Amino acid sequence: MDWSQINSKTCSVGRSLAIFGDRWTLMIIRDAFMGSSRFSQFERSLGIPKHRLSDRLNRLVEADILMKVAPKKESTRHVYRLTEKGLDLMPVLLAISLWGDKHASDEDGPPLRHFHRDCGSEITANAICHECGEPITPNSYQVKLGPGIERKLARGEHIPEAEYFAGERWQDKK
Amino acid sequence: MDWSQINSKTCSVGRSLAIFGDRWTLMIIRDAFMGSSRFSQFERSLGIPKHRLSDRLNRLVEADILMKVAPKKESTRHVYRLTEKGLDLMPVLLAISLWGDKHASDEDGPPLRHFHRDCGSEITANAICHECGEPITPNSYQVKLGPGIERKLARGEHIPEAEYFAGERWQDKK
DNA sequence: TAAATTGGTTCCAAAATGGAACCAATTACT
DNA sequence: AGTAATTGGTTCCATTTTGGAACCAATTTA
Repeated sequence: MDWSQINSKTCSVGRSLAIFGDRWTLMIIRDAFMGSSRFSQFERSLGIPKHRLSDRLNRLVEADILMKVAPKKESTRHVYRLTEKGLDLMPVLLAISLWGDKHASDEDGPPLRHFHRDCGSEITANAICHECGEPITPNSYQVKLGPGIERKLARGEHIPEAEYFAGERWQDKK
Repeated sequence: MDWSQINSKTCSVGRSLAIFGDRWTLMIIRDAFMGSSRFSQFERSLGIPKHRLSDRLNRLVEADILMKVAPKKESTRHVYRLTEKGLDLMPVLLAISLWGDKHASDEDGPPLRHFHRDCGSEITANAICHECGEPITPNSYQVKLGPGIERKLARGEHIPEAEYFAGERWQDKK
């Protein structure tokens, strides 16, 4: 059973990581957000081996996270650009970045600061509730079964994740 | 140059991924958030080889993301629990989860639904601005140099990332 | 008291990765 | 126009990481 199978069970984190959970992919996407669009840009900026970059860019295009944009007349080289699906990864990178700023900075402090251009405020935490505006903390964050699990359960499939919601959590077993 | 060096340059994403950017670590952390705390729980829930799990748990303890909690008298087995630093990864997992819900679900739909317990509302997007309550989009998200880069520049160090802010972006070079 | 489970470790094969060399097509320089 | 450099790769091989199975001592269950 290979990696893309193992983690593609009934879990959005697993499915996502099956797409971008390797050593380079998120770095390439980060670079795309920072403005990289050409092969040599990614290569120099990241220090990634060429064939690895080639493979990762192809996979990202295949996954519809990047698209290969044909060149305009002036230049004859194509560029890689983020698709809508790729742009939707911004919150992931923001969350990772904020965690790193807090927990993995050196003595100089966080490399970058993050801002909401529309209102000018600095972003210091994400996971803010859209309804009440308060931070969503591990204690105030709650998951419930969604259709992706409930429908499978209704069909009689065994879903390991569901055990966590069925009172069968191991730590509770006396 | 090995992985932890390559990505630990002046970038919070790189530094973070040097810690949890491999194939299993975030899955283990996700499992910890779902309630796993013992070796065999992680093992069964994830299907990860034992020695890999052993290695990853040790690294996570080393990184102060999990802590090994000595057993209470009744049970003699220790458990692994998330530290504050580990709990701070919740927004990362939430962001990944929401992306996966939207872009990597099967025909049954998202496996889980996410809620803010305090106000009862369902969470469908993170990256909400704490000040104005509006979503932070790629277009309204702005980064500026932080102390972690500025201080290094002031000392004369060469920081590749800084080029993106110095008008030297390759795609702008005619 | 025996059997099963837990929390590992060790060994080996398979897969992913890194490094260097190479290459055709394009672009830049003189 | 001719030459050199750059771009965007591909191929080959050595190294590193991973997966699978077997094994094991200590604990827990039957």
